[in-house]
Amino acid sequence: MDFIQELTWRGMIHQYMPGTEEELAKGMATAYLGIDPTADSLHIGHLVGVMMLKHLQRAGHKPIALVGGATGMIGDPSMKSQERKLIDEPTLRHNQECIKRQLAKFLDFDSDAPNAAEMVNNYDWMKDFGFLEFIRDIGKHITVNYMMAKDSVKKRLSGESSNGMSFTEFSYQLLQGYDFLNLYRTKGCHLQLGGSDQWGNMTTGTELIRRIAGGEDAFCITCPLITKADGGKFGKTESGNVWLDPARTSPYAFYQFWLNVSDADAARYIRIFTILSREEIEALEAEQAADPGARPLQKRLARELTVMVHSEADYEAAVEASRILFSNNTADILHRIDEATLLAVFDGVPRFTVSRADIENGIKLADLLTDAAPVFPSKGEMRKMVQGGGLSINKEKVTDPYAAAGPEMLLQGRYIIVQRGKKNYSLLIAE
RNA sequence: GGGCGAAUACCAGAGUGGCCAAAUGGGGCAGACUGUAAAUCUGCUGGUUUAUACCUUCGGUGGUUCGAAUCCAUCUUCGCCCA
Repeated sequence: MDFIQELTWRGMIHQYMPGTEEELAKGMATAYLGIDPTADSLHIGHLVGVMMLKHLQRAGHKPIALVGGATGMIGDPSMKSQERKLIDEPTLRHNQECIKRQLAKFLDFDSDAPNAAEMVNNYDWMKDFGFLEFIRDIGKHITVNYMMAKDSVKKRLSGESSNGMSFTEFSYQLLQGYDFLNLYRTKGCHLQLGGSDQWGNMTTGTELIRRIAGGEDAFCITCPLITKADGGKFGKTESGNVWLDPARTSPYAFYQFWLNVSDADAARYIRIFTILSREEIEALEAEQAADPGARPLQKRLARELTVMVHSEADYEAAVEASRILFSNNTADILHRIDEATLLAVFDGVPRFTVSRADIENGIKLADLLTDAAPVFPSKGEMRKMVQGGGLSINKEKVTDPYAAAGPEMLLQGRYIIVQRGKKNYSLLIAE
């Protein structure tokens, strides 16, 4: 199955330029995808693009991951974000290295295969490009009329938006377009991949290639924006982005994120985020239809991703932790499990150190959970949570926010499990 | 540089002298129901030891007033239009 067909049945294609299939049919093609190096880790919002690269490589083509060191400093107006902060070069290089390590879990960078993946950084070719030179050599070829016709720009100029657009942001598409031109010339890269919101910027690239290099053989493919059935933003949880870096999002939390995907989204996501075959996926869907409560789609999705991004062992641990945390008679179990298991289960959960003396002296819970260990930002908030029946300590519901703590609460003589709602845990450690 | 307009809680947005911690919607959190899902229903969503109470808040500063998110002055920022 070729690249386009593969992406199509997975629902990963939003649009592509006519002629793209012919170009890919010619043999090994080279394609690139841009990633902003704003942090030293990718988050799952990046994953669709990464999966596109992965399928590309599996289809025998050559993927290039372009780190947007230069463009990331500017901010894409189509993201309607504020203008970005400039990141310094050491940070940029650090982020690039970290991102590469994560990408290596999906792509083959190191083999001798002709289609081994490559990573480039547009900062390397933009940093010495002078302003005069740029507007003369590049800017000359694109009209403002053309640039203003882009949706991303139009939106910002129309009354819909309350913010104007700076020249810097306006120039963004030229920089991104130049990246494509540069890769076209230096790496024979004829294809750009990206999210559907990038279409406008991507076509500026093909336009530049056409006008400056006379190339008629540059193409773009975009994937749809990942949505949730309930209209919410994909990839966000209460605590923000879901990261690939285990230091930012624990493997347990990562696993839980995918396990909690709604039924309406699961079938779509498993096509996009895993490389399971069509037959396997359809079999899982049949199972899901027969017994929705068993959630085979979510379980498999969570397993595939946790193993790919983290490891088999992390996956096992996440499953075990979930079993302990979500079964019903855990109050007893908690008192019995040994320290190592306890720490493993609560790995990645926020931890607070509290004074053992306070607990032995019967500190009030309201003080313990706000001042001593800031599980709650204020006592009022904690009180409301207790009134709503949303707070448990060691899996037992708290009914009085001003009840006294005591040494009997300490599991293994030093741990207290605080639970806010069904899924949010904190671990207090008495010292 | 000139003219007009705007700035309110996470966001959008009402309020234009006291009844305002501030309508409404969205988002978020929690509870019930379930399957750690969705939908639905309920509660909460500035702070304070539990409050028909007090304190801090409506871009900044100063003023008028018994009393200001609301009136005045000034500054700042942003948008639109003209040059």
